Amino acid sequence: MTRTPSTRSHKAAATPEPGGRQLVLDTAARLFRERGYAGTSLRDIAAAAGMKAASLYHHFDSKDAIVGEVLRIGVEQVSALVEAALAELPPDADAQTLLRSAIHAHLQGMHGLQDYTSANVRIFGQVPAHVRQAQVPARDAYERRWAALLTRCARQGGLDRQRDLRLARLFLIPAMNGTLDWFQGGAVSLKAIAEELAELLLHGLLLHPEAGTPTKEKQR
Amino acid sequence: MTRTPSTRSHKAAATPEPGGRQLVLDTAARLFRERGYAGTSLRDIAAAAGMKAASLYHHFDSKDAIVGEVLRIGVEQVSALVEAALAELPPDADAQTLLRSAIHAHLQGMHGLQDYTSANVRIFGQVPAHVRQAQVPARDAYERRWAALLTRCARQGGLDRQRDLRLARLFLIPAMNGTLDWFQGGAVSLKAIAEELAELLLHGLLLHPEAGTPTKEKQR
DNA sequence: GTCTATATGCCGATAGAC
DNA sequence: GTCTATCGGCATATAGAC
Repeated sequence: MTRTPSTRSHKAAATPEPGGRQLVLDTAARLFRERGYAGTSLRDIAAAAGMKAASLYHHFDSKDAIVGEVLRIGVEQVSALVEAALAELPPDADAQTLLRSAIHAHLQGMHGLQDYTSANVRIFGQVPAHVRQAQVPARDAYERRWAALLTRCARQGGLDRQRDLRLARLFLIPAMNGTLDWFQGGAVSLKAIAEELAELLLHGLLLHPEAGTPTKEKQR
Repeated sequence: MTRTPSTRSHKAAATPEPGGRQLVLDTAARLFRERGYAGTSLRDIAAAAGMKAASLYHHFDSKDAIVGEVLRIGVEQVSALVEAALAELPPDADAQTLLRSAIHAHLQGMHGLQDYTSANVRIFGQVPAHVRQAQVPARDAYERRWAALLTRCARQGGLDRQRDLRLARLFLIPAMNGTLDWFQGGAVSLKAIAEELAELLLHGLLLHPEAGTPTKEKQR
């Protein structure tokens, strides 16, 4: 990672204080997430960042350039979170552990402190076609990451070979992203939601006759 | 249902030919679905309907009134489709049949000839807050219909009582709606997708040891 | 029921001073 | 790097003729 030298900051922190370009991006991500793409004007972003609309053009060429960067960072962040979560697991982790960890990481990316990933999920369908098209490669790469994860689960053994892993992925990702529309940090935690989704994805709603009274009961 | 008398049509059909208000709604639903809420101007709707923007105000009070009606009809139509599909089933239909039929009906509502349901799914998150809020009761009623269906599946027996039916529903509906973003009528049919989703929801990805070589093998 | 003409306002973007 | 001022365009909505 290259670090942009700050002219008058004596602390070369790993997390540079948000000023200038970074402040614009953070503000834009938050407003896009809250109000959508068309509902967020450059005047809104500038006002929330403590400047005037014309000043934004010193940092970016256009509104599309801003939203494109926000979208790109959104995928980058959630992808890094999922990668880091999987890296902490042992190489022989079972399917249940793999899915629960990856799903939890994805949910954390959307409901965490930063707004880039949630903004991406929310406004991707609203941006102009050419902006959306520019983001397709990054999104495809992230989807391929999940496809690889499901394939790894299948290699790990135990998966029903009649199931269509592609369809499973196409169902899973919107199911995760949909939490943005209903999860408000209520009674159930994000971790519990991730666990339930992983459980549902692997075992389904039906009761398994052979697992009537397993040796280690799941505590909840 | 009240039938609006058409002035110069000799056929009082159950499906009145789209003219005037109905034509405006059909056109608006199609454009909203294709271009989103903010991406569809009243000029666009009027031009596609063969009139001028000012003429729209003879049929509706505002753009919000148009989009509100489109959203309402969208829920009404998909709800009627699901209800009709369930009404065709025997009272003792098993969970697999219930879910497959309901999911198929919901998918047909989104990918069928009419654009209201797909427009609803697409633009619901884009409309002004007060328009969205007015649609919440209709959406809630539809969600309750699915909650009742899952409860019926549980009463039918065989469902794991450890599973959270509310979470299952909150995962299922976005998984269905997400097909709008990837299904293009390719190799797999909508019916096959519905079947696979029902199968996944009930059985999960894991292989069931007790069902290794069942009496009737699923043909595919 | 549809039209022309227009009111009114916000949008993204630019010019140029400091 | 931020500002004031403004341009040109498109948005919703209205007035009033036909």
